[in-house]
Amino acid sequence: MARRSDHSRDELYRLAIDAARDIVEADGFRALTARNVADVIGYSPGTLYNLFVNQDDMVMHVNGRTLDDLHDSLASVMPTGDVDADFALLLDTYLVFIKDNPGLWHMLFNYTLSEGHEIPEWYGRKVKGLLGIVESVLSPLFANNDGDKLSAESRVLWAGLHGITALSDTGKLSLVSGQSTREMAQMLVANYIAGIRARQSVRK
Amino acid sequence: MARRSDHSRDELYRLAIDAARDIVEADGFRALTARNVADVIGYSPGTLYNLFVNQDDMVMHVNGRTLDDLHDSLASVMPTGDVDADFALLLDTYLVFIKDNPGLWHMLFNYTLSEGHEIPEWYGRKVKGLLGIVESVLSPLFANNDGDKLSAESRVLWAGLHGITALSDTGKLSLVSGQSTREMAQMLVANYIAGIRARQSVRK
DNA sequence: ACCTGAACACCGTTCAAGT
DNA sequence: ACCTGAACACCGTTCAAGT
Repeated sequence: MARRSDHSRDELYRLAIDAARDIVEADGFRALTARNVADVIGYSPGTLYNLFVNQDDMVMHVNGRTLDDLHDSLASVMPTGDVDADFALLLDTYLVFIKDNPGLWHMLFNYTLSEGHEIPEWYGRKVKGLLGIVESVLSPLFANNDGDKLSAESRVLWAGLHGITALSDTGKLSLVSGQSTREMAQMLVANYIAGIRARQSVRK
Repeated sequence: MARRSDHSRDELYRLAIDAARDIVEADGFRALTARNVADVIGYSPGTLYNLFVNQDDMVMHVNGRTLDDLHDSLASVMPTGDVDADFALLLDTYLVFIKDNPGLWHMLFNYTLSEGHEIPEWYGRKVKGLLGIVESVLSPLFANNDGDKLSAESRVLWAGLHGITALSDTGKLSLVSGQSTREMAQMLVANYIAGIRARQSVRK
């Protein structure tokens, strides 16, 4: 028993998160249990409760890491000012990320916090960072003083795309459609951006 | 013990589904266990396995009932041919349904089937029925011979709206936005429909 | 201080035994 | 035939006891 100086607290945290990610990708998030993680890292289940306050907290930290990875991935898209081309590239980068991390992406949006628990605020900051990337790509569509409009439209388009990827992920889209996720996402983007432009020129 | 003729198999099924629905609305779908349902209906846990093949199956049947209720609710919207007004009413009817059945709606989209299990095909039929309602509202936007386009655009808009309601439901939208779910959904619909119209007139 | 491992109160699911 | 309830193999979480 006792203080094993094998690993510092930070090392242990990283070991646990890495083990958790492997488990989720290999067997789905239902297999993400304290006992499974403990087995992989060679500690007892109780030790996980030294690192995380509970299972919700552990999942949120794994999800936080997924958001960070997604941010890194999307940040590689450099806007050229051609909104249609830039957004198409952003979308494909996102779809590649989902394809490469299906288990983690699924947990990111399908793990339900226990009754009465809220999403932590640091999580919101990470989501805001992602939205910033979307905004930077869409910004040529809006006047410089129209920042509110830009963020509102970015959020709506982003959330809309989420609907397509989420339904596709859970198999609820293939039930009713032969179209690919990518085609549907591209349709949403095309119509939405065309709609923004059309409604702006009417207003002028 | 033995054959209790208190209830027929059909009565038992209905009792179980009703009990399950109450539990989900009261305490969330994590509280939906065989033991909890058995307690409410006054039978033993084993009896649930006479009615449903397993937990996934029980949840799918509760979700099927939710889809039926949603269909009934949306079917009350009678299209007038004014696409914008009709869709606005359809959307508000949907949002009212979600507000009235938050727990069931959450389970409908957030319960994850065990690894390796697919959504049953009768479930797909119910989803198709719902999409039929969306199509009937959007149909004035398309030529009569453009049924493929109509269903594709209906699916995409429907899925897009799902993204907004789903993120809002899980608290991931309020993190980054002061806008209401309804406002965001209305923005998506307005831009998307404007986009369809704009792209059609260009093509002419 | 940190870690263990047994313990508690739960799960899903099965199935021999009862009527 | 249908239902029970004990049993098995799991959970999340806590905490006295060890070093």
